[in-house]
Amino acid sequence: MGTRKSTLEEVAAAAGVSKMTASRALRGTSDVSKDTREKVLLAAERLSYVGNRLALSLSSQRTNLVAVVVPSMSNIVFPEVLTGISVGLEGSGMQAVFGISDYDVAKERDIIRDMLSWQPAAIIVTGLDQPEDTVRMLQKATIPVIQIMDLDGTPVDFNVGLSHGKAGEDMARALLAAGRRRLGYVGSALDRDLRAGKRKAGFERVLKQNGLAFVEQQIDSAFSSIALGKRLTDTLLAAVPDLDCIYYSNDDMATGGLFACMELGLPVPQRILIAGFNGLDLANALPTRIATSRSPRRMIGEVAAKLAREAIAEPDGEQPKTIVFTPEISGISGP
Amino acid sequence: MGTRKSTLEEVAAAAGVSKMTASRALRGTSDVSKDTREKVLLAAERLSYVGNRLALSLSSQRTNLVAVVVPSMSNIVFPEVLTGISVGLEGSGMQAVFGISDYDVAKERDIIRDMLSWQPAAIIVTGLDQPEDTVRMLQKATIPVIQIMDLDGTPVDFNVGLSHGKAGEDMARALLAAGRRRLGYVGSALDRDLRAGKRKAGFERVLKQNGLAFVEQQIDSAFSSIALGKRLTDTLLAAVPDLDCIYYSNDDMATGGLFACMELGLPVPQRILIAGFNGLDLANALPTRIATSRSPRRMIGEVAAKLAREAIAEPDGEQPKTIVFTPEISGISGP
DNA sequence: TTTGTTACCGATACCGGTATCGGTAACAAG
DNA sequence: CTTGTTACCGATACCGGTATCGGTAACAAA
Repeated sequence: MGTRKSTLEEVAAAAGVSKMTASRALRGTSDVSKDTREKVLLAAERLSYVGNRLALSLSSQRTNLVAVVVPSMSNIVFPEVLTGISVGLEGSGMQAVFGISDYDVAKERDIIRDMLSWQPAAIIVTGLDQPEDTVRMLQKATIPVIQIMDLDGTPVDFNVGLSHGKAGEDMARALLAAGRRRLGYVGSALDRDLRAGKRKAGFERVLKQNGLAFVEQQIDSAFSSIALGKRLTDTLLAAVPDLDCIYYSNDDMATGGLFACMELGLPVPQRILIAGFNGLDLANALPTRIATSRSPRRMIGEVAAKLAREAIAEPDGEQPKTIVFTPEISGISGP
Repeated sequence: MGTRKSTLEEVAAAAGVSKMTASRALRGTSDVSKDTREKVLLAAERLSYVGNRLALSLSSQRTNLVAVVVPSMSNIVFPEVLTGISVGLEGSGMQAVFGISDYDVAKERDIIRDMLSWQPAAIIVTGLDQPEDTVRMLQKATIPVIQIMDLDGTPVDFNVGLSHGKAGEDMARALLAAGRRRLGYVGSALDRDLRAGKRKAGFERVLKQNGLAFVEQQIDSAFSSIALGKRLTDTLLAAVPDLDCIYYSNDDMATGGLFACMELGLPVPQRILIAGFNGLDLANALPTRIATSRSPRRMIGEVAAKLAREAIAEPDGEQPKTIVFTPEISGISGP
């Protein structure tokens, strides 16, 4: 019951066999007599032996790691993706390793480099907008690369997500169909959250096609939050009180907008319609429903993990593919 | 520009020097002539060389990993803790590796074993209620162990968090001081979320001291969510309509409770007071404020990371210590 | 008795880095 | 001309496992 970490060598010595035999006994591979196997297992147990994965992976030239890079942890969306990945990896013996890029491309590159140095068996990254040098690194790694959440761009190999441009377009069409004409926009951190920007751009394309444009907008450089959504909505409505609809960069912001309207006594959605994006549980539990597109983020994580498993299992299997999800719009009553 | 991963050996060959010199040049340690350094750097650049951390760590007998085990990702509280840890580790070159135990002790043991096999420099685990064999593994690892969130128990060495028993007591006292007498309880997954259980127990201790008890309670085995809080509140109020206060296992549940009351037209907090736990951003942005104790979860993560860094930097530094946070209660107007 | 077979186990060479020790060349000092 | 000193670099031995090859003992078959 020493105080130091014990090695296979020590276990072998304690069991009176060679290192190699101890290794075989513990892994249960190839021929080891029942007698010696038990001796080794007992010794390992007594020494609380925990194998050294560094040595294992270096020697066997493979790891059980799946690297995952997400931009943030503060928005519940990404933890949900991670949960999905965790579920998708379950039972495979694979272990997810997470990194947070803070929506920063330089930081993302460093994190990806760092992750790759651990020789993961696959890597899952958020979005398709990595700069060229990051993409080169990913290609050079010669492991399956799965890009998630976004589809608007050129994937390195696998791609699972939804088109945010189209999501914005669809929402715009739905709101116009519901008779809304004086629309405003509230967003945050659009320079960093590129997917939110793509939704806005898609939305504006449809407005333009219909001879319309946002009457007014409020955009802040801080990250999204309920409080920020509330504040910006107050400002927006102070400037243009007669909007009949506001599109938000996401549900957090939209929820803040709803609370602002409730305090102002504006009937939602009769007088003003609040539209967000994500379909958070929160949005669906609100006393007054807001319009939203449900992004299947947990499923995206799960599918990404499954793709990773398959690609790892048969490296020369099928060609990389793209899996398309289409968000479902809810919370808009008929026109 | 080959297709395979390149090794230090190859970089060295390309630069016309030995492996050892290439290693020195890349790390910038000890003496290498400016000339050769540049040759090596160039070769590494051209080959997109990414070091192999497995080899590095095996050879140098240390890693830059900090293992982190949390019970869940579905509750925003833990992502926030992880964000704190990420921030606390920033600039140290350390890399956090997360595992999710799903509130399952057996799974937690397996995950901890798995994490330890990567030879992390420190490990951060949630709670103090690990079974004996898990604790033995942690001790045997001979690395700093930091247990977070909870204080009610015996730590392995470092401990950062708050007393959930006391948090429950404090909330009970505050609510009684505010004149509430007919109290109900709504909770979920108490058999797994032990900290929620400790809060409830603390709350009940104070009730008992004042000759009171929960008039009625609703407990579900599912995990907390706004929707569940809403449903259980409806059930609870159907059974006992004249409660003047409900204590919830956390803010998600309490938010659901608030929405239920809003739909029933019960004035909050005049007619009925809603009390949760965590002090989520959501809770503070709600149109009607609920009572809550703010848990400094992000700070807990940050402090835990700092402790880990210190303990790694000087392994024989100070003795393990306990850092106590006291949640602040908000949202209760005077009696 | 010789020859195969089978079951089990050990020696050795890696995996891709780093630590350590020592060697060589150039130049200054004695 | 010898001796030190300094700057730079390479050989070698690990780190803790696994793959691979081969060896030994026991027993059956020829």
